[in-house]
Amino acid sequence: MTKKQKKSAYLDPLHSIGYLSRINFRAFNKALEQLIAPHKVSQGQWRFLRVLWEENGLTQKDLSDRVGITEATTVNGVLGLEEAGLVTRRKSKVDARKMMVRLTPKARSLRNKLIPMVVKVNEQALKGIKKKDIVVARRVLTQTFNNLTSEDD
Amino acid sequence: MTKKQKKSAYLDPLHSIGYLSRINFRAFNKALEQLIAPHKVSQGQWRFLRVLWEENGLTQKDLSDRVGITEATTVNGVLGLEEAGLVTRRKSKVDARKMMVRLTPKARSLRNKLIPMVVKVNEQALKGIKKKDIVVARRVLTQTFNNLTSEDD
DNA sequence: TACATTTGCTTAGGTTGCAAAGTAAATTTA
DNA sequence: TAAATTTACTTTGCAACCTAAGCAAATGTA
Repeated sequence: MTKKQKKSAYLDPLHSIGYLSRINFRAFNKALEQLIAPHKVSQGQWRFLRVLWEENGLTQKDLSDRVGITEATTVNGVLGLEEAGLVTRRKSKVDARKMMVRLTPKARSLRNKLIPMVVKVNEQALKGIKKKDIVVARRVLTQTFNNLTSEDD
Repeated sequence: MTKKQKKSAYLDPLHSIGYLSRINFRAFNKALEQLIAPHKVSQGQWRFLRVLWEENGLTQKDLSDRVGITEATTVNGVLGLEEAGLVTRRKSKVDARKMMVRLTPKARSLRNKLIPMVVKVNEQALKGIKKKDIVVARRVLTQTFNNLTSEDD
């Protein structure tokens, strides 16, 4: 293990927020996927459901914004949910460009089963970490995201 | 916007470390991609180069471990690097199962051009954040990763 | 030496993501 | 009202992941 450039260690790519975000993202995904797999819901689908549980009847644009992905990706995901019988897609009568995505009863009934699992993943991830530090970490991650996205230089 | 369950806000999926990791991972990727694109290097390739610059001549297994991906993914990535003339792949003479990956002079010469760009992305991301908080965030992310991966329940 | 296991690489197939370009409906502008 | 623009969705093609299953070389065991 070579260990040069000790000075700016907090910029070290191998321990950067970027690297840590990537491996954490995968770890969270995997943990969640394993928990919810018995319900035939993928982690990708879960992300849409989570948002729709908060507010049912969104356009694909709104869904995209809230999940944090592009509309192109949303199309695929929502089509999958439709196939699985978890959402319906219908053109808005008010604005024919809009595609309204609504939960089916089946999806609504999944809520109380799936939410606790997400909570569980979070609890496992955060075990032994001080709440104060978690708050700091969340603030830092929010800030880095904003720094990289809003102020496009 | 509904706002129930205020109590366990630090478990709120929409502001969880998992969610923040995901959007940060993409933001870092995108920022880096844009900077290094002129050099015909993708962010995926950059991850291998970064490790090889630290230690040249690794097996695909070692590369996978250090980059944090599976060997299956590494095969693809390294084949791409070979096509781009950035690495060579040769069977180890000591152990014929091993595929040694080595940088070409071309890749070695890229180092001094690319590293500063990564540093730049990090600097942009961390702008205005206290070093102390960054240290906390890195520790939290390392811990959540360990919590989710090592202690498989 | 023969058989079983481990290790490292590869292939095949699927998921989640993106950008770019295209379509159709709504809105703005002239 | 006609033309230009914007908005929302879609399609296409690609990148970067993964898991599962398989192969071949090395190693361990009897």
